[in-house]
Amino acid sequence: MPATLRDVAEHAQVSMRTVSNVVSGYEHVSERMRERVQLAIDELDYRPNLVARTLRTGRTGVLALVVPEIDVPYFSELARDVINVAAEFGFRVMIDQTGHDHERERELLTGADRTMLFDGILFSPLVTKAELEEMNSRSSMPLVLLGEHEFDGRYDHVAIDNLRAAQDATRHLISIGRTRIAAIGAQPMESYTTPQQRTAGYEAALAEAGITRSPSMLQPAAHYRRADGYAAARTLLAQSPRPDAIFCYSDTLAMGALRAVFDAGLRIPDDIAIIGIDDIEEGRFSSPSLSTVSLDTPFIAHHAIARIAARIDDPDAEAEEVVAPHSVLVRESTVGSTEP
Amino acid sequence: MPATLRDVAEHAQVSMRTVSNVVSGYEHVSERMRERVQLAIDELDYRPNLVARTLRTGRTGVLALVVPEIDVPYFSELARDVINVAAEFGFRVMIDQTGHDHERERELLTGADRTMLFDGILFSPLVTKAELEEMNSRSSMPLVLLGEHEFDGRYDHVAIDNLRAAQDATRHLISIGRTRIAAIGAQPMESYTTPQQRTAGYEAALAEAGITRSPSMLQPAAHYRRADGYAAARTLLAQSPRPDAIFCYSDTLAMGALRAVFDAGLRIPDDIAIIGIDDIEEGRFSSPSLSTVSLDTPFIAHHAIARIAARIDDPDAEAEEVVAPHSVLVRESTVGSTEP
DNA sequence: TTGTAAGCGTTATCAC
DNA sequence: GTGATAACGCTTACAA
Repeated sequence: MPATLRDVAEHAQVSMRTVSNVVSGYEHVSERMRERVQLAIDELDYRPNLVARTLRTGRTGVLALVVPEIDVPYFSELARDVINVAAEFGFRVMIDQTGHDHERERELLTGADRTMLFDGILFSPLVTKAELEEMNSRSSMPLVLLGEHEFDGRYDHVAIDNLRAAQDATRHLISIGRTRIAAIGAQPMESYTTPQQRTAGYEAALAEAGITRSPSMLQPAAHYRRADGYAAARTLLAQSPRPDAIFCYSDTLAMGALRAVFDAGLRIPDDIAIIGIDDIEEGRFSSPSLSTVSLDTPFIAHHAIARIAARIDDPDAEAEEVVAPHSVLVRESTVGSTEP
Repeated sequence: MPATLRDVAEHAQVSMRTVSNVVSGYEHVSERMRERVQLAIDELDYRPNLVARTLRTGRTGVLALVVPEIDVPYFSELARDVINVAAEFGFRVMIDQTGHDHERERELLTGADRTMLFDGILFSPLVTKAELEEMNSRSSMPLVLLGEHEFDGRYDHVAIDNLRAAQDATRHLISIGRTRIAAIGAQPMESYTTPQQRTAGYEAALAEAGITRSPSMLQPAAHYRRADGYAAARTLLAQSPRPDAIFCYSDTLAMGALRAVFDAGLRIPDDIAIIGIDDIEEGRFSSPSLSTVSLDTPFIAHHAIARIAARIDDPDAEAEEVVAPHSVLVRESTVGSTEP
């Protein structure tokens, strides 16, 4: 049976109040008292019951990180940084996987504040506008959106400039002389803003270079897994004329595309150049290594946690938008030869 | 202000007891009563406060999954399955990252039961015997070890037969005619059993084939990241005679090794064959695709959760060992040509 | 079948 | 600076 505050109080012959003061680091406790209590704490190997504390204070010290699939490298690398930064701020992280299940997302967004399980939610990509509206009206849970960009002043956002990132990636492909530039990652679901913005950036880059875009060059991808990129790339390669470059909306899609091009017996980047977005570790070691747009997840994690911590302290704080920097990383999949 | 049980009771003109019965699905509630209460619940949009319930029942419905680094693909893929299976069992999952920090592991193992934050712990690899001993004496938190194999009847284990898996991987390399077989992944830390068992399996396979092993062929790796595999492979390739095959203790190490061999201008598998362990998705799409030992993480996740659920219900249940099946997956990195 | 009330382990409000 | 005591929201004996 674990020791409670009362046990410590009795053991040290003081009141529970005093023990609580010592445990929570209250200032005005005499040195003698503190020592006496600390001794009892050590002797009984006491740890505060976090659940009881939560019931009393309303704070759990836990943040929820909601992602579609934790095993998609971008999300797991983001999770790594989020967990680390959260620890610095005194938070633990509970990871919720929605698995693209809208009902689950809804339940999380609308019911989370009443379950009292966490102090705030970090919500990554796949949220629709409609869900946010509902959430806003039914919950007072602090929320920070990661990766969404369309800012309307009502939710905190931390994200890169998606349109610009896509535009920069496409510009890079143009700068190395490609003209038949395909894209993989447009989403059937209209309400997700991220893919829309990336498509807009892709089209903007083509337009400014005077390249007329062909609709068949824009391949959708239901999810952002390697298999989706593989399938989409195969479809693209079957076209005639086939593309001489592919811009993928995520690195994972790009890894699938890389393999599809390889299977088709074509050379990268000679026949087809490929660029992604995310800068996952996998792309630094693949053969060829993957050109990409780097996102600075530590930056994103830091600002997201800082924002949510601020919002927990002051629920009425004004919504803020943080735009994370991005930069194009040129690697072998767009420049250089496959044969070393 | 969220509605409480008392609010619902007042609204429905019944006692809190009755509302509680309805909420928790108690059998003996009259139909009329249930409807009346449900109406009030819906009208007030009531959700039970899980923290209060926990304080009362001692159950949080949360499991901790402890891993060294969540962004190592094996762990994130394991986490995906664990979260999904846990949901089926009515548990949520909190992920804790130890970052190879022993103090953090210790604190988690010894302090977890008193914080009352979760009902049980799924502990993946990097635990030492000594830590377990301490944990055992100071905590009554249900614990299931994932990936450890040395079974002493005191802790629940779910793991593959590490020795056999390593032996099978090495045998495969021998079966394709390789004789200078190196290994990457031995750990400087003696107390971790997994790498020790893999080394034992590697050596057993060499011995049974009558191959004298050279100590320089056994490369350590502090962690199991791509960069570690890359560095270790470079060291191996600098040796003379250089190995004609490399067995990596994890797929992530293998991905790094793959790239190192590529950078050295050697061909896979012609000059050097490579095999890993884990069967991460990355290895199915890499070029060349990675031969590996498949672990069946859904199986592992399922049995781990089932075990811990059983142990939560009956703390005195006998410790059990579940050996997960494994199988060698032959892909391009050991058989076939790099040029399609 | 339903109501009443105690108590889970904290923190916070009041006195002293 | 420290001590008693009420509350946080829920579940569950025990009564009715």
